[in-house]
Amino acid sequence: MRNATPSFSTKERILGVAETLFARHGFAGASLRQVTAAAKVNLAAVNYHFGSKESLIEEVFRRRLDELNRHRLAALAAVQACADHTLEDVLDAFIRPALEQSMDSAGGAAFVRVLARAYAEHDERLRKFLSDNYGHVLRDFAAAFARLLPQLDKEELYWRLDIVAGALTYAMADFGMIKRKSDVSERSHREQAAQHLVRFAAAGLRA
Amino acid sequence: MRNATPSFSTKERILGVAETLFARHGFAGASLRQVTAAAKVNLAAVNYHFGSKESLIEEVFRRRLDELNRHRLAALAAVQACADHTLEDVLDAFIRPALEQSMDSAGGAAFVRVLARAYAEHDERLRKFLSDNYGHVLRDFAAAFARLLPQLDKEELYWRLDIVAGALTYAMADFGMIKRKSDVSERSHREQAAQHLVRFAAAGLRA
DNA sequence: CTAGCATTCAAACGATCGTTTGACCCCGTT
DNA sequence: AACGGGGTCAAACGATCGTTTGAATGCTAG
Repeated sequence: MRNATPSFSTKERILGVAETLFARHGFAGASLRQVTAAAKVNLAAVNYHFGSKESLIEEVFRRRLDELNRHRLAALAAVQACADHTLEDVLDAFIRPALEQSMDSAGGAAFVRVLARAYAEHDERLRKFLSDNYGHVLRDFAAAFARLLPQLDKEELYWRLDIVAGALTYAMADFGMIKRKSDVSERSHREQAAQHLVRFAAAGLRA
Repeated sequence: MRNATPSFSTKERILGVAETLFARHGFAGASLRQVTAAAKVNLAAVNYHFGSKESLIEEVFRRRLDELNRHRLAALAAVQACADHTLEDVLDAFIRPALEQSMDSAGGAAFVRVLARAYAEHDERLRKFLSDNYGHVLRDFAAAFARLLPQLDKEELYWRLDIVAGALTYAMADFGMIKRKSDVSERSHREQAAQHLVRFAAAGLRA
């Protein structure tokens, strides 16, 4: 059965390393040989535990997205429990879980980059997988935004949410030109990014 | 010398097809064999005309970035010639050239996606290349924004411009969930995207 | 102790990768 | 007519890709 000391089992080590290398070199650019070498496991272990590279990619997403979705929906519910919640509250419920997950575990920061790559890959297979496991969360948030922005018609709202999602994805993945100064921790760098993002997006949505 | 009827020379056909396939499958995901097959040229033609795959990638960027940079700087100069130009004018000078280039030629739409991929690829070599050929344009625009937003300190401004760049990149590359309806042309779809983007970004920058 | 199962391992599979080679073709110049 | 060079071509190079195989290993239940 399970290893007696599964502090980091073969499967988990593969997932962690794959997450990092997919973030750095892309799905096509990172080979299974690179992954298994870095994880110090046998090459065949990937196909044994996951079946194929494609399935490994999906597992990398599933592992974190399930948790992220739960946190986002919980944060949204907490915000909506308060009758006079603001636009900033809902934005924060969407952004903060991604922010925190990007900092908790070792590979968290890598995952937001993997997520951003998934958008760049126009691969239909991957997009359908993400839509299936992610779509209902976006719909719930869209409904919450719609209630707070009744002056916007549906199409206008969708356009703006699309822009917000893009800015968020981009900012969280550190794609931009802003280099983190060496004297601020990665934690406070991301904290600042989230705050700026919430303010910016709130103003844009209300425009 | 040159072909007598170089309507589309071998070199140009490779560049065009490479742009499309790099946008669709990424730099690592699109092989030279796919490119040369689609362009109906011999496999060896890439290494003959460009030297390597890496150099082909750079040429794909250079061909369009030179033009895009010229148009953006010209638009910025035209805007700044008017003494009472607005934030929206500067944003438009940045966004519209990208919008128009994405519609003029056959491969224009593909290029903005290639550009977005370049951000996802954290490849240091590619980022340096882009920074060398692109950095001064961003600096000029940043200065123009700074004059229009004197209440923002330098750091705050950079954060917001970073967010704007992300939203723009993402929106122009059609990464988002908004599907273009079949009854609106790609042209008017992008036109709408640009308008929404300018309004949203202006509000966010002024917040 | 041993039978049985889950896991790991080295090795090899065929396919495909980027690149190189050398013959060949075309065409303007001597 | 002979030449020369830019361009194209099929073929092959070694490397690396994802995947498969079959034997070795370690652990657990009987």
